[in-house]
Amino acid sequence: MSRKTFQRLSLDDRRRSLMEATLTCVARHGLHGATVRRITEEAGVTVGLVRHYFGNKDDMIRNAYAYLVGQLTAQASESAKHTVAAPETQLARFLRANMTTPNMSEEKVSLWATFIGRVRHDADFAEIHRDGYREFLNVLETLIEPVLINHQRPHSIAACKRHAIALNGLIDGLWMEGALNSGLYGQDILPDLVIEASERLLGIPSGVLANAQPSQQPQSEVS
Amino acid sequence: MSRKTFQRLSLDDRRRSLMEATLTCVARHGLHGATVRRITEEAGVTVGLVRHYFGNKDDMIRNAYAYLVGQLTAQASESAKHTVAAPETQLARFLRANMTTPNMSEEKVSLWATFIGRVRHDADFAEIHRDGYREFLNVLETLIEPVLINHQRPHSIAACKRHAIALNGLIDGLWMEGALNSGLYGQDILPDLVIEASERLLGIPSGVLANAQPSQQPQSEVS
DNA sequence: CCAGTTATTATACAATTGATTAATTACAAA
DNA sequence: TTTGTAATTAATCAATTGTATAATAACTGG
Repeated sequence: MSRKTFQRLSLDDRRRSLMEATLTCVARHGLHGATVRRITEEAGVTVGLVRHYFGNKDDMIRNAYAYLVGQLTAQASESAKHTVAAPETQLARFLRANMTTPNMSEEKVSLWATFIGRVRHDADFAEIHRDGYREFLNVLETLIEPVLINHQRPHSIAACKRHAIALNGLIDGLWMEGALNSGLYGQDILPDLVIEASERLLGIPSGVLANAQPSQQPQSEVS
Repeated sequence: MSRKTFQRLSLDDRRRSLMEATLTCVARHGLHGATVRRITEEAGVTVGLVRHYFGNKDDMIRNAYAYLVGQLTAQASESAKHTVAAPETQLARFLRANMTTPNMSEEKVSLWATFIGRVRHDADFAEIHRDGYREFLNVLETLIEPVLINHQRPHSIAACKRHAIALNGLIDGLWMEGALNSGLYGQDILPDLVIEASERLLGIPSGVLANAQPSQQPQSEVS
């Protein structure tokens, strides 16, 4: 008899709510288990809204993926540019952020991997991935260059890009394996491990990143 | 009313055929698009065989994942232990193998990523992944230790493991991003990039891995 | 060549899927 | 308050899903 009471949300709010419910369901049940009914139930609405806001399920999932990548890259660049600090500090903080929660979470890695599997056959997924990857590389290059300069290392655009590619590979790989936590080692070793490995990859003296001032005062140690 | 003619295969052959068809379909259509009908059609049989050989679809997929991981680790250790050569040569060959076809293929990366998304919620998937990861780390440790010794670097078990974790992260990350080929750079730069990065990570002189004698005879500049 | 075993096919079935439509009702504007 | 708009619900639909069962035929051992 009585219909379900509901609330009319703005277009942006409802779309975001549905995209977040989509990500929750994909993380929890995989792509094949993220059905329209489960997603809308998670969002607290009925199935008709999918058509109303996204046209169909596939488009909703595509939008949810773009939303996820946007979150990941946003928090990446944010943790980098957040404060004014020495380049070494900024880079060190960025590296640590990617090896600790909330950035390194099992749920995000699972989501990321699940969607990566679709990049190959869906042009929209491929574009979303490429944009996110490019953004991540750009952030890394921006962080790396001043550190190289400070320590008299080659810092051409090509050199910076090459370093960014290597560092991104290192971060991606450890981010994934670390979050999955296979139990072969503790995740707590990863921040220091990444810092040390990055020092070696960049060819800068040991300790430059490890001992960088955490956040407060930029070290005026350039001479 | 002619029935389909068929061939009776041995248990192992039929199971392998079904697992390979499963991987093909998952790579092509994703987990949600890998239906029993598509898989069995790919394998050239009818749907009833899934129940007969695996009980149900989920078990077939689990077995296919284990089959994939077995392939990946097998070709990894094989490319390492293939010939008797200097430790530097063996490590260099292993690194290059992971940055070139057939190891670095878009299909394998897509498959790998798709399944990784399930590790979190399925204990069987988690175990399969952990075993493969452990095997990969072991191979790396075995390859790294003699190289460290040859160049008077610290080579305790702990140090080797630490280096293996970092190198594995680097390889995993570049293997993924490289295979997906976002177009931001050419995949052909990756073998040399990985070699150079590994030299730095291990703290061995530049060129030790890059100039290691390949198995056959290409580089004529060292005569 | 024949009989027995069982791998394999063919078909059926209930459940679930994504999509669509018409009926409601929340909310803003007047 | 009243009215108009459109966000949302509820119900229906055909198609597809995984599973189950009986009929068939390929192969093996005698």
